[in-house]
Amino acid sequence: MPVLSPTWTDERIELLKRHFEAGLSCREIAADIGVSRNAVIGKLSRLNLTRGRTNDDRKVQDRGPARAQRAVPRLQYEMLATIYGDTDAPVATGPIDDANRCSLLELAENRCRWPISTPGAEDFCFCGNSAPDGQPYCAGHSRLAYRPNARARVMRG
DNA sequence: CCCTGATTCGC
DNA sequence: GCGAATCAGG
Repeated sequence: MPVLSPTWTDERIELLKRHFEAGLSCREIAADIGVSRNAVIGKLSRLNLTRGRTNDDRKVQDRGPARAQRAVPRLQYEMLATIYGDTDAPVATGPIDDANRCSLLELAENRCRWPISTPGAEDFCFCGNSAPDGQPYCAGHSRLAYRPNARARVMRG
């Protein structure tokens, strides 16, 4: 990939579909391919590959001031517990080696168990990278599997 | 307060 | 067509 920035080529779309059918989340797919989550979702929507809601039942899309403020439920408790329970994330962003892919039988405690391809497929395998003790994934995939950094949210008033 | 999915809208 | 922004639900 020299100088050009191939947005969505066949290979990317293939990977997109593959991971999508594999059951991976949009964020996982986005992280794997190297694009933003919205890019993945946008492409999927464009390809009419959306999983659930494909019906345009949406009624309120008026981005005007007529936005009814919803009463925030007590779900806040769960959210607060999540952030309070979290202390530190020693997730070191490491390079993901695709050359160490191994099958399920070759998996070990110190091997990354990141699923590759669709489960059941012939080319289905795992990352197989060196994973820290106690961690199912390697440093690179751990970043994808677990909570990533505090994403900077852009809020425009 | 965070995350994911899907649609809308500007480029 | 692509992607950020936005909306809606969990």
